[in-house]
Amino acid sequence: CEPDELEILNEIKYYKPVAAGETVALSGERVDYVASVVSGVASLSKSLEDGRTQMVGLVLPSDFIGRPGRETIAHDVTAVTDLTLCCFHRKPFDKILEELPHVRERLLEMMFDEMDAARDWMLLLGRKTAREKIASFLVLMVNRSTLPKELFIAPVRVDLPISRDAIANFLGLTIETVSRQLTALRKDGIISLEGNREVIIPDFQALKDEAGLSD
Amino acid sequence: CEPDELEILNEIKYYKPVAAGETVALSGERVDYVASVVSGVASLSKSLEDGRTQMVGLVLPSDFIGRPGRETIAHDVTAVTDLTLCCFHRKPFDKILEELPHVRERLLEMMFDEMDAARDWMLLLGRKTAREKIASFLVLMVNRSTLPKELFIAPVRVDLPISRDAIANFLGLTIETVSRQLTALRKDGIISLEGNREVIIPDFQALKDEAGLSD
DNA sequence: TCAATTCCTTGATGTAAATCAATGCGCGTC
DNA sequence: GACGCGCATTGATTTACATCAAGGAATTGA
Repeated sequence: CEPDELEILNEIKYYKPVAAGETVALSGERVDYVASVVSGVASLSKSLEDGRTQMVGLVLPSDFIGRPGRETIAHDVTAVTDLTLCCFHRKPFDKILEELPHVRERLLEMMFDEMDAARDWMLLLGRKTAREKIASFLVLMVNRSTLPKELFIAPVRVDLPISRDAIANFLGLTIETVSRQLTALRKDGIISLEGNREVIIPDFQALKDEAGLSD
Repeated sequence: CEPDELEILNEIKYYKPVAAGETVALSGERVDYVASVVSGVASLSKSLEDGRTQMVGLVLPSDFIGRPGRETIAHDVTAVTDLTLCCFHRKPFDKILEELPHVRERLLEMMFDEMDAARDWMLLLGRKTAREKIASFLVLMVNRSTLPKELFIAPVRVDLPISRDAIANFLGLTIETVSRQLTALRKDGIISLEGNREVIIPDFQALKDEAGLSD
């Protein structure tokens, strides 16, 4: 956003820390603010009554949470890591949205990008194999955390921001399958693992090939 | 939209008929218009190189196609039935978007709704069983084509707008599984089938229960 | 009337991933 | 060090859905 717009937004913002694992908001709940993630990772997820749950959004720094003009949300929001939110009270924010068309334009742009990402994700959930899902996930993590030009300097390193369990929820798999596919990729030399959270990718193109492209 | 706004939009609109089965636009293609569906049904879909495809959007009358401010799209658009589009050339439309904040507001609202629907769909693709998927699909079709108050007058009738093949692509299943689950629901008395396209639902709540709720 | 085509259903078989069940490993606590 | 606890891996077994393969009903056209 523009400097003068930011200044107006600054006046109604406040920071809110959330500890890892804590719930930010539950589906159906009233939320009287919208927010942007400053640091950390949050997840959006939906559940069936019997406990099956599916992550429907992974919210990384600079991403937006909430829906202007509506008080309730249709999914749970959980802090995956320690989180800092930059919150804006709904009412003044909605007012600003009316007065600053450029902010709304920016928001619309972000929604379109999110929609495109959601569609890629649907293709993944509906049609990709477990191995392709894992590879796609790793490609996504690299793309979101690494500068494009760094990709040419092999090997690429990524720090996974979430646990195996969260990865499983993200990909529509079970934790066991995630683990098995990661070791399968390791045995095939596509990746190597350092501890539970660090992945080293000697040949990024090889990983992309495993992902079934399009991501 | 408001009458005066519609008048301005009217000036740049034109109608475009598309025959069933025809491609409206392909992924990556430049499209110099955005459109709204007047009649008929279109699908948005994405594919992997080996031919697996997943529908990522079902576009019914009044829905919007295209992305203002960007020339290319990231998915195929296909006419499922005969289709009439109400098209707006991109450039004048983008200009109107700048001048009429209310139109942009409306568009933002639509995008948020679409995003919510996409998230329900992810839960379906990632976690629901074949039976739940079929039931959820039928519930969706009923909700999109029937007035809420009509739901209390059993039995409810729905005309499926798409073939078994398209349903399979929609739900991340194969055509055989779709067929089998439909006959299973029929044998269990949840639905009855009349011809290939008509479904009769004696007890809508019973169908909803099969869908795993939340839809 | 009889192919020929398209769309759907049904059956037999195969398989990828889920489920069930140990086991391993790092880490903080007593 | 021994114990417990939370995560991750690995193995054995089951199962839901895909795949492979035939056949039926409706539509079109010669």
